[in-house]
Amino acid sequence: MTDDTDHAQSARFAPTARSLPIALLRARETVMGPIRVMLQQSGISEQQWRVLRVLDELGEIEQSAIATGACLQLPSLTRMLRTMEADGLIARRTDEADRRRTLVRITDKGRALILAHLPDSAAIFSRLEERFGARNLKQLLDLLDELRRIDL
Amino acid sequence: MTDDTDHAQSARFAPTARSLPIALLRARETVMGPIRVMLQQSGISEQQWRVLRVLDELGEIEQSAIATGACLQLPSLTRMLRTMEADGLIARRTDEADRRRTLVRITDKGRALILAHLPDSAAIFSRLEERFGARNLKQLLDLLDELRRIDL
DNA sequence: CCCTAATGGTTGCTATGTTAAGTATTATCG
DNA sequence: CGATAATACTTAACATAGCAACCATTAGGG
Repeated sequence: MTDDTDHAQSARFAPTARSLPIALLRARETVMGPIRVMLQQSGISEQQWRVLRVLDELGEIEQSAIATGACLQLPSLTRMLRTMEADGLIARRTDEADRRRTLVRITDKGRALILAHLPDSAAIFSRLEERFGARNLKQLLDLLDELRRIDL
Repeated sequence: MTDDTDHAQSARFAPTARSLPIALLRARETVMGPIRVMLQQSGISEQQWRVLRVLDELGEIEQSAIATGACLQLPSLTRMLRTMEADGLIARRTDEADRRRTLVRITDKGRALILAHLPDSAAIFSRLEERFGARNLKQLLDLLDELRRIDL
């Protein structure tokens, strides 16, 4: 007998709760719950929200930089920016110094959308801080940031 | 002037590196890199991989339980299981006690597939442990597990 | 300079994400 | 017992994910 459970688990993968990719995903599901509720109010997707946040943070940048910052693939971004531009949330222009590049920036309308969610966002954050603990939260963010920089 | 940068960031969102959802996503991208390479060898998707891992861990379970464990939506799962069943990786049967439920289990072929990746998987894990630190890794997993249980 | 390679995006295709509506089965309550 | 609600999926429709192929532009080496 190689196993003491009733379903014959294969020899020796770590339990999924100790699998980093799965653990990251599950934790994220918890955190995203209230944020999804918030975003539904304005009919914007989670991905579009990330794009706006990154643009707000970094200013006018090229698409590759958005892709990196918002964890999106360039093909997805190409399609999303098309609709976001049509919705007036962002603006695009060709970089004249290097005509391969497209520079993207957030518009006032896009900025207004973000700002409209600031109170809700702050409320979610403080509830998280309260229930998870400020110390835990800081520690987690530090670890995640360190992990992100690792070269595998 | 409300800001000291050159691109007029909106008043007061935390930098995206300190946004938990984004930080979780970025960290996950780092970790998934080598795993994606591994999975490409067998032509299986990341999601199918999670399903197999969960089934291997939990035995024969209903689809809702897979959805929860693998962080998938039921509609996605419905479609995925159809192809996975056709590929012989999983098997389904109706629960006779409650005919609404479908019970799913991993097949020998499915089990063989994940076992085939055990060495690679272990190598990735140990490289991660080496570069990120065993202590950091444990601490991170503990924090993530605690976060997952929080009710927001 | 010119040819070739590299870079930045786009397009096409298939799979999955996400919401809403639909179906079959079971549970609940009057 | 019967109407209704709840549960466990399934289907449909559209957006995004992920890979590969392609295009335009720029960089580099002979």
